[in-house]
Amino acid sequence: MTGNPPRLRDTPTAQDATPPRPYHHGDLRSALLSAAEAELAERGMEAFSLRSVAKRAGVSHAAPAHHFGDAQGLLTALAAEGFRQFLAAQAAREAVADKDPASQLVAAGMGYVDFAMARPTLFRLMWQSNRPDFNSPDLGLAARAAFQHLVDQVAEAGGRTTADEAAVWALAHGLADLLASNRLRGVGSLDPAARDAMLSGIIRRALPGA
Amino acid sequence: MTGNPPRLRDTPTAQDATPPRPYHHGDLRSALLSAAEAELAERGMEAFSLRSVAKRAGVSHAAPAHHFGDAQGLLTALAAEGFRQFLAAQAAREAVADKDPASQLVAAGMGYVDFAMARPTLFRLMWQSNRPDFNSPDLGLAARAAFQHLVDQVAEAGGRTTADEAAVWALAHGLADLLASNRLRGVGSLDPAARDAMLSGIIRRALPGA
DNA sequence: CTCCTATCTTGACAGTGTAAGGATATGGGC
DNA sequence: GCCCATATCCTTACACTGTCAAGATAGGAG
Repeated sequence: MTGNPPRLRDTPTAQDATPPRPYHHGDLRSALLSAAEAELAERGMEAFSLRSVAKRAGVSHAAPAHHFGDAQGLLTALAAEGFRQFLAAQAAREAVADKDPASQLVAAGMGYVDFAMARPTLFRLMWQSNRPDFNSPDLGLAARAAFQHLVDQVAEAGGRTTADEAAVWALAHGLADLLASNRLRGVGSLDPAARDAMLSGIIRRALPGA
Repeated sequence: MTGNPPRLRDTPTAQDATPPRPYHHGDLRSALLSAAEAELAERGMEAFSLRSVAKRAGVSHAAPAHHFGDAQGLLTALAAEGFRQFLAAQAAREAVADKDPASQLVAAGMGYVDFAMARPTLFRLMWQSNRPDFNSPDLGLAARAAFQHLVDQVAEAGGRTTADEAAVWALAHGLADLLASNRLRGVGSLDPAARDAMLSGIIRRALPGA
């Protein structure tokens, strides 16, 4: 299938035409993570295949096992990494926003949506899939951190009730999810500036005391 | 596996101990749909297996093909049926709500959430999966009807802008999705009456002119 | 240099979706 | 009553998937 005959490895002299990928990849773990996300983005959440990921990384179909155990392990690690970048996307928005609590909260919501639109399949893996193991310490921690960040910001913006938290979270999450699956075409097709303006206006509706 | 030897069928006399399910099921199509939803609810969106569905319906693994073509066909039909019941859930709330446009809109949002909490996996199939074929006339029509119902109600409640539609939809959708995946435990664990009160209060925040 | 360990490959197995063709019932025409 | 056209369901086969077990290979510690 690959056309690579399983020939024994000779010392990699210059005359070796086929550039022999070394037996040991060097950084297979992160290579598999990027390959996994690429596969996820191209073929979709449902058609995800561990063997395809391995092939994309140029490695045998059983190589991922050593680093991640099984497919769930890979997806768990990928989701955890996703949650960290998810928080980073929010931080990026917060850094350029006004420093008052309300603006910071809105900025976090914008980052929430940014991430979902930029990497919709990863977003789906994190929020709507049960393939990752959310009991994993790594993933559990990363996911909880994302949630806690929101709760903190709502509190700083004057939110005190469960309803305040739920309202802001649900609104941001709903916008993100609908935009990620391209169902809010009236909003998603706007140019970035206009979209930002509309989104921030919408998010403000959920703010405590609005 | 089933213990049913592939013996030829003799006339079903009373002495026939093993009650022979007739060769023709009678209503296999709808039996497969219910089996599919049950499998979906029990084993989750990702572990869905066409062969398990067939086994649950007491039929060979290739029997679904005749009625639905392939797995995507079955899931498409299931999602379409889901959208119809989704609208019915909203109608049920609207029927018992005050008749002013704002209350009707809130009621529709509550029905939105009701459905997601009652049948989370089906909700996920409809909104976050790409396994159903959304270009199918049947599913496309059902999904569009659900969307149109919301747009109409927003308009009647005084909504005029894209932002109004997006705000109400996203808030209801976010609540539904987070509750379906059990991430809003502070809301989801309330008793129905208290939860209704909180949810309607939240949804009202997104209303135009609130 | 030797050996230990981590890394990667090969090969096998059960389970999956789908296609092709055979078996069985149902009903309409005679 | 008989015959067959059709719809329904089954059996078989194939490629692909995830996982496991066992072997091959490299790199580093001693």
